[in-house]
Amino acid sequence: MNEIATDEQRQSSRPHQGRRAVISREDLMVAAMQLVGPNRSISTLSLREVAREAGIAPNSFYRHFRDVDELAVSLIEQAGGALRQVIGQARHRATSGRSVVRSSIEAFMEQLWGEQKYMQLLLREGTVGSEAFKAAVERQLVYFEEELCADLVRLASANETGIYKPALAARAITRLVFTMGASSMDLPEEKRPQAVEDMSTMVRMIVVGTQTIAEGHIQVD
Amino acid sequence: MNEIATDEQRQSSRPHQGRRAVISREDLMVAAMQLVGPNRSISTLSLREVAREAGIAPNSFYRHFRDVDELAVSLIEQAGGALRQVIGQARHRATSGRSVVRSSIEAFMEQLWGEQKYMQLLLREGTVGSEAFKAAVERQLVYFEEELCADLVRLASANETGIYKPALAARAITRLVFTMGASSMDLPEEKRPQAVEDMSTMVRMIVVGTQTIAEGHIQVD
DNA sequence: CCAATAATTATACATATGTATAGACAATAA
DNA sequence: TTATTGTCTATACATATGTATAATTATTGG
Repeated sequence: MNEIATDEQRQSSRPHQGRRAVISREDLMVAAMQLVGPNRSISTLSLREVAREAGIAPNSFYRHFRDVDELAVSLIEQAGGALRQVIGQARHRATSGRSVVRSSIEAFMEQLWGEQKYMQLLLREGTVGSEAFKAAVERQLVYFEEELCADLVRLASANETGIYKPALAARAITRLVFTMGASSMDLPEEKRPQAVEDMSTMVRMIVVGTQTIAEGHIQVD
Repeated sequence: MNEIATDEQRQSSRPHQGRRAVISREDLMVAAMQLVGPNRSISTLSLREVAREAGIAPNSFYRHFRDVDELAVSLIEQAGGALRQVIGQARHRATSGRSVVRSSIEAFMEQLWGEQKYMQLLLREGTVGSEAFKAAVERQLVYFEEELCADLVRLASANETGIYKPALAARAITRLVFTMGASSMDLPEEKRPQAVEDMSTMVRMIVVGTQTIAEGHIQVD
């Protein structure tokens, strides 16, 4: 009769032995995200704090993560995956020539302002915290670099322009966009279009630079 | 007779009323610096910890700083000033044409690896922490941008090349160099030359890009 | 029903933190 | 000397943390 069986979090549908989990890893991750903010970084969250926010006893935390750091790594992977997906879609939508880079940046900035807290993890906290955490962020950055590098190469051959050290160019663009994004995070609404514009110009400089160097019109000291 | 009068820290040589200060702001800043490391950021230092390191009672801290955050801001200004001075000297030494940028980067990287802990503040912690702290770091970055911008303009007119939006170019270079520097901080000794090389190439892309765009050889969408 | 088992809580402990209060100390001014 | 005045320490308190241990709860298999 109790067909209620609320489809709670049947995280794995296989029948359970023992008490059913009332909370999931995801719940803890959500709780942690609610605590981070412009002046609160993951690395400063305490286990008890997260548990409190999630509404569980401190010790229950251990059922899901070894410590807050492990939670942070999971969050990084989640945030990175989401961003890559969004940008991937943007790339798909606009395969027409050079607008790829542009629309990628726009997608990036949209995600940046739509999912502030998630993006903060990737953009602002990659340089502090544990070794594991920094490594996780670095991993995400490298993913972006690789995808962007492929884009640049494809773009160059499509437009029949040269390209000098595409991997380095991709790296420069990624890092630049990420830092600029980080510092643009707390811009007021009205200044955002300008920020997008500036970032596009900067990226264009790099793209034009790598092309021009490849053309050999300028000496490479 | 007691001509000992060890020239301790006569922080201000004016005669004192009351007990002489046994510790100075600088001592506390030094103590704090000894505590930071690749896995320890200023924002996680506790007042008691710093006091312990400096060898004073926790409460004595208040004689010098309102809280650890205020100390952090002082450290940022110190680190920024030192770096600007080093780079300024490098710029002075090599005013011959384009090597200015190059030797600035080299000076930057030297400082980066020589004063790791100080640089960590500027490079890695600018995006977390209090509003005051972030503002202090941003201020230092802007100083760099302005000086670099002047350099770029001077360079362009000396070489009779054009330059497109020098302020943006300077900003891109500064931010890029700072992030790349940050992530190169924990590179092993043998990989550093390659890092310098890569960073120079990236900067060159931006410089060439801004020049090329100015020349009008490439359409600006 | 009962036993087994897994998830969660309750309680507790040692330790850390920021800071309030009061007193000790050292220097100057009289 | 003595009074005054800054600097520093000692002690204390309320509160926070990570985690160990044991008990409680809900679920499944028999």
